[in-house]
Order: sequence, then C-alpha cells, then structure tokens
Amino acid sequence: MPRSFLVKKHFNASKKPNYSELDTHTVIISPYLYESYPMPVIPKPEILTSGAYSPITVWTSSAAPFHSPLPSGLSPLTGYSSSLGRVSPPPSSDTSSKDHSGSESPISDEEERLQPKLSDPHAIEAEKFQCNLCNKTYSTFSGLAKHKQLHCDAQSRKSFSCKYCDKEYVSLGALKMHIRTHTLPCVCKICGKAFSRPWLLQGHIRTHTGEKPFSCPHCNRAFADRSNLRAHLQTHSDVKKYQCKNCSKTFSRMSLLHKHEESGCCVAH
DNA sequence: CTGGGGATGGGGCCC
DNA sequence: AGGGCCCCATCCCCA
Repeated sequence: MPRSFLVKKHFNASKKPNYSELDTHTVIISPYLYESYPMPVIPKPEILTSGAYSPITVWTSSAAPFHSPLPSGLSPLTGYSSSLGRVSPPPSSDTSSKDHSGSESPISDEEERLQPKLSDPHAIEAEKFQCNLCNKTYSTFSGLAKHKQLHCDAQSRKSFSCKYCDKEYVSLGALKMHIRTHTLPCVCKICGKAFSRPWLLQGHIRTHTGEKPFSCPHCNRAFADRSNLRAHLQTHSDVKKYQCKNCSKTFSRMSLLHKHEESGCCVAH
C-alpha cells in the first residue's frame, strides 16, 4: 500500500495524465534554463474558490486536534537498513483511514445532557469549551473532543475536494499540491514535457543532460535519481527487502514481489 | 520469466 | 504558505 494516507488511491489507477488535456494552465519556464531553475508559476487558483471545499475546522481550544499516524507499508525484513536515508519509523496503527462516517447519527440524549444549562450555577464554567461548528458548549475539553470526534470533526475532516477529480484532502496545502498534478506548471523547454513540481522537472532535465549525481559506493555505477540508486543498492544487499509470504523468497523491489505473486506462487498454496 | 535500470508521480516533513 | 527535499511506489523497457 502506498505510504500516502491523505487521499484515497486505487491500485493500477495511477496512469499518466493526458498532458494535452491539462496544458491550459501550464507556464513555460524562463529561458535562463538549467543554470538556476526558475520557479514555475502556479496558475491563479480560481479553482480554489467558489465553494470547492468546505470551511476549515478550527478548534476552539489549544489542545491538539486530529493527528494521523502513518500507515505501515509492506513490512521490510528486519535487519535491513538503508545507507541512504533516515530509518523509517516502525509501523503504527492507522487511525486516519478509519471511516467514521458510521458515527453520523444525530446527537444522543446522553450527549444533550452534557450541554450546560444556563440555570446551572456552573454554567459559566461549563461554557469554556465550545464547538465552533455547531456552537455546542462543553464543560470539559474531553467532552468537546468526544463530540467533535463523533460528529462535527468526522464530517469535516476530508473537506478539500479537487475540482478536476474526486480526490479529497485534509488540508488546503495538500489540495493545492495535488492540483498541480492537473495543471502541470513546470514545463521542460527542451522537450515540452510538463511536470507538477520544479524538482520533478529538475530530475527530468537530467535525462537530457546525462547528469548522474548519485553514485553507488559499491560499484562504479551512477544514477540521476536517488530512488534509483536506492533500488540499485538492493542488488548489492544479501538481505532482500521484500519477501513472499508463501514461499519466503525475497526480492529487491516490491514490484518484483508483486510480479512474483501475480505469476502464481501464491495461487499454488 | 526474472531482475534491474530509467523515469516519473505524489504525499510528508522541514525550513 | 510555499519551496525543497525526502521517501515510497509504480510503470516501462531491456538484457
């Protein structure tokens, strides 16, 4: 599974975009070209206005709102450590992807009783915590948090919808980043290919220049992309990262494991 | 068929 | 808030 958790993804659905359909917002980068890469211009986001998404949830207390731990990917074999990057944190349970939509029932009688009554001598105290979405007030933060978790927050959590597709995001920043995958504002001057981000264009330009700044410490190979060097390093490793659950055969790449599984190993068991 | 390289996409984190 | 970089994932192609 992809590491990304902010957006629902479907396997084999990530085909390359049709650039010809998406080029209406692209901006050709300046001719100073590949000495210092100019910043691409992001199209003015009329796409971000006119109610394309719901209001942001604002918490009325300072306590931490929703956090979402990363879901685990395909578990690597223990003992493997990359010489390239930071060590991934151990997998944790994914609470973010859980669907709370089943909890959208009307507010229960019990929760109604949690609301302060003005005749209550402690009413002033009880109004300390107010839900900014429905204006309900609670005497304790935990009461408010529970309310929001069960009702308001669960409904507004994924509130930033893309105009061009059905994807939804938990933050405006994530949505803006995603929209660039539609508008593709970074255009290669050499071949005209468009990319969503400057550094993607930068990597693409290396395919023209032949620059390979990532060298393998074990052999004399060099790569234009760090990820490709990382994949290459697996070929030097005795311990392959990805293991078939059925035959225990290990592979250097997840894609090879997938191929292996699809070729019928798992069917035989 | 398998393994590996090349190229690319995309969300997260940090500054 | 946005840019840069990180990492992971995937697809395509070739030996």
